[in-house]
Amino acid sequence: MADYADRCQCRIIHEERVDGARRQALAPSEIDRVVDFFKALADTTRLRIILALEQGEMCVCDLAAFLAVSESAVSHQLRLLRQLQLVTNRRQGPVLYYRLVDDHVSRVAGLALEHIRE
Amino acid sequence: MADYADRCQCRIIHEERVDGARRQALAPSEIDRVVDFFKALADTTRLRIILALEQGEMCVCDLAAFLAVSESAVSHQLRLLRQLQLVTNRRQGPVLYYRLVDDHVSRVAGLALEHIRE
DNA sequence: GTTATATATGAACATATGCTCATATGTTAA
DNA sequence: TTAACATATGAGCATATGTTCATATATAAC
Repeated sequence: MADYADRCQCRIIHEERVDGARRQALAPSEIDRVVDFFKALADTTRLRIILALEQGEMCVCDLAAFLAVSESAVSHQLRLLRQLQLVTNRRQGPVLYYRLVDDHVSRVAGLALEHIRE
Repeated sequence: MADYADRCQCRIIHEERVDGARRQALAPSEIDRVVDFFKALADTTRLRIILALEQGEMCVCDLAAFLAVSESAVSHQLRLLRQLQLVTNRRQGPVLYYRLVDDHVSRVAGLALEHIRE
């Protein structure tokens, strides 16, 4: 006889755990922002852009050559990363040099790499 | 006159940067695994599951109640998280209690939260 | 002005993804 | 064995996402 008989009709087996999770839960708006942050990293093209920019700034053309994808595709992804404040750019003539805004993304990527390598 | 005239016909403006990025680049298989890791966190349901499990183990039924989604949806997402070795479970009678495998995910989520809050 | 370069952007399209629903599996009680 | 409970899983469907293509914008050279 197991001790799972304290379930209620709505099938919540451990109400105190559910309540605890609810109390500790982040606000929906924060959840959304964290999800968007991870979405930015959850794509091969964007992750490679971010890892490449850890070495220093690069222009769209450089990134397209490195990634072996079209400049249009790179530009679309850079816009997304810009909107999420992960990268920024500076203009030098017609060329836009992109760089990481800070090292948060790098640190997160480093932890992730550590995880998958262990 | 700007100094961006060193481009070649294949439109690689800074070949040394592209080569540098290539040398530092991770293996494609590692990129894929890191992307999959971030994909796991890049969904509201899964992220909330992970954050909830930081408080302690919960069964499918608990999680469904907390998340206010169907148990089937939770089960599908837990399978994905299991396959990525982010969560594991123990059986007690018919009930499966899920928990985080280690604290890597929590640390990554913590950093992400720090980032979006700054 | 015109032309070329570098990048941005909108629309369209194909694929990926997350949910639902139905059904299957595994465990326990009667 | 039969029934009930807890969870898992496959198929189908609607939405999300990433790329391509065409076009627009911005800067510089002429």
